Amino acid sequence: MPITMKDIANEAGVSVVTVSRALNNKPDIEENTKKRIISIAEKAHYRPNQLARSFRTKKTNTIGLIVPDISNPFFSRIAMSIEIESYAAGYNLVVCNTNEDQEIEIQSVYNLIGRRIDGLIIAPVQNKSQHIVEFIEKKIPIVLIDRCFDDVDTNVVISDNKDSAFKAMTYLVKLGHRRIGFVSGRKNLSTVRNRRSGYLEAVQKFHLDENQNLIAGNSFTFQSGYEAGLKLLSLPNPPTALLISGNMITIGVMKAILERGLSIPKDISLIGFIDNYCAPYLICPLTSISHPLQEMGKQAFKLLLKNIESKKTIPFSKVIVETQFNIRQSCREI
Amino acid sequence: MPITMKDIANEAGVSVVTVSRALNNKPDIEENTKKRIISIAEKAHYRPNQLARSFRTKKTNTIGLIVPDISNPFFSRIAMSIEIESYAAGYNLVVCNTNEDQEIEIQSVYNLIGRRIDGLIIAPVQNKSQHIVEFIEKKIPIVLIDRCFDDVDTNVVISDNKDSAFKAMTYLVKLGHRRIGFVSGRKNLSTVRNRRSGYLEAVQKFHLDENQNLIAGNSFTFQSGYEAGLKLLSLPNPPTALLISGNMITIGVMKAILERGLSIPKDISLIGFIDNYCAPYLICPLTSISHPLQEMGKQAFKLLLKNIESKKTIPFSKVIVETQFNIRQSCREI
DNA sequence: TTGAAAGCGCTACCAG
DNA sequence: CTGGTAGCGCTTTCAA
Repeated sequence: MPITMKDIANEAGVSVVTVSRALNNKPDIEENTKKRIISIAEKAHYRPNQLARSFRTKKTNTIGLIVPDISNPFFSRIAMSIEIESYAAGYNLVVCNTNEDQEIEIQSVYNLIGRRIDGLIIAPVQNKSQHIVEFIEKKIPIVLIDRCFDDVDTNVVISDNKDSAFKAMTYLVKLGHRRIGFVSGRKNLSTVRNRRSGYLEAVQKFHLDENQNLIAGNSFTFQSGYEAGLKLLSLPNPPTALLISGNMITIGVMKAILERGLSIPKDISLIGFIDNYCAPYLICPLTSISHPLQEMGKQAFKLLLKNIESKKTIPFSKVIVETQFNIRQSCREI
Repeated sequence: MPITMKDIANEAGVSVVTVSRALNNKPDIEENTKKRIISIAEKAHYRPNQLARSFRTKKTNTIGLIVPDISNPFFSRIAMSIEIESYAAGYNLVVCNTNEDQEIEIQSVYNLIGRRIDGLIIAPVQNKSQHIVEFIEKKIPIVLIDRCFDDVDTNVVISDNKDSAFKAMTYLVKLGHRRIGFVSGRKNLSTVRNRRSGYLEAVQKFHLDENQNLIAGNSFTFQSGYEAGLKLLSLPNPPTALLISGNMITIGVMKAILERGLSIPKDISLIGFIDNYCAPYLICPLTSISHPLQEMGKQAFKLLLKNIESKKTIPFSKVIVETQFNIRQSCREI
């Protein structure tokens, strides 16, 4: 059995209340008593039962983070940033990984509500949103990060996906590309939908080759990128450039290209939505659209904290961060 | 205020005890009463207060994971694997990131003890170990992963770092290299020490060029790898090959090499302890020593669970997993 | 099959 | 400055 305040109180010959005061830096206690109690507690390796404390005070000093894939650098770097911010602010972070599984996400949300976390940052799997709505209805502070819902109004920190896809397309068009493929992540994600509409807008505006077959892929896995790559390369009239909508799938596409004995950018130009630290050191340094991941985490936490610490509910905020366009060697004139 | 069992009990016209029985699938309750209660609870979006429950039952069904750098694919992939295993076993995972900071690690450990987690998996920052010892003394199940202490006896899941470093060196020697540099991570880590001693053993055994200056670096950051790389390349008599002891530092070294206008493997051969999914797609596909990360996470969780679920304390286990040697294009004969 | 009572460890409140 | 008392929401025990 762990040591409790009662044990400390007995040893010090005082009441539990006095121990509580000593250990929590409360006023109304004599300096000597305090010191004595603290010293006893330290010697005994007393660790306050946070369960009891949080249960009593209705404050856990814990926030939750739910991400779809912690092994994806995109999310692990955001997690890192939030972790650092929350530690600095005296909050603990509970990270849950949903593996892009809607059911796991729902369970995780309920679990976190059960643990009475003070707030939640989530990159939702999407489509379902009723568990998110429950969060909002229960008035627990929440911030969506990276991905948002059309029909759920709440705090969000997202990036300008549509614009950045359009800009990337413009860049390719200026290099002379007319047949550009789009390697999509999971289609129902807000990010992917926005990137896709940036892509389509460019196709329209610049009167590019328009063909359903130029769009491939429907998941964020390495394997899915690889398969989409193979499919696009096998087209009777394959694209001369690709816009790739995600971290891992970009590498998957590269695998497909190399396997076909093609080279970048000689045979095909590439632009990836890739935030990986290794992008500049890839077989062909990749022209990429990258996110300010640290900034996103910071903003999300800041927003969450503001909501947690405010007495009354405050209006929802929408933060849009700017992506960065990094020109490297993976695109060439045609 | 969240809904409590009392609210449900009032609405159903039964006692709290009956509600508890209904919601926890306990016997001694009429089927109809049970159904009625469950339906009321669902409609009200009742979420049991886990704080109260765990506080009462002294079981949190939560395990902790402490890693030094969650943004490093090495650890994020281990985290992913543990998360999946623990979810399947009905446990929640709390991930803490220490940023390789000993103080944060100690605080995290105390925090997790305070939360009364059922067990802990930790890749310690090292050197200090008294907080780990406290864990063991309190008889809370613990498993060290990747890094272990010389002087703390407990459960560990580690890899054969010394052997794999020696094998990598043997490979380079067979290619004719005699002056091989070692890019070290933080020196006080058990992993780094073991790799280093594998390196040194090879230097001795094969009578290679022996020079303090052939060893550089003392941290796992990208920047540190970059600097160590520059230092080694600036030697009056620079090494013809490098053995690099970590994920991020390998990429850092590559940056240094490229910046100097050198090419791999023409000017210098490289072997990295790198587990990154992009290793085969780097500017020069890297010959690497990789870890079975998923397997390591799985083993660690399995071991932890065995300890948690056993009534009596069981003897400590030491699991050693085998690394894989992946031959790619980054080494050439000399 | 049901419920009343007790208590987990802690903190808030009030009385001394 | 100190301590007694009450109670957070839940489960366990025992009695009805």
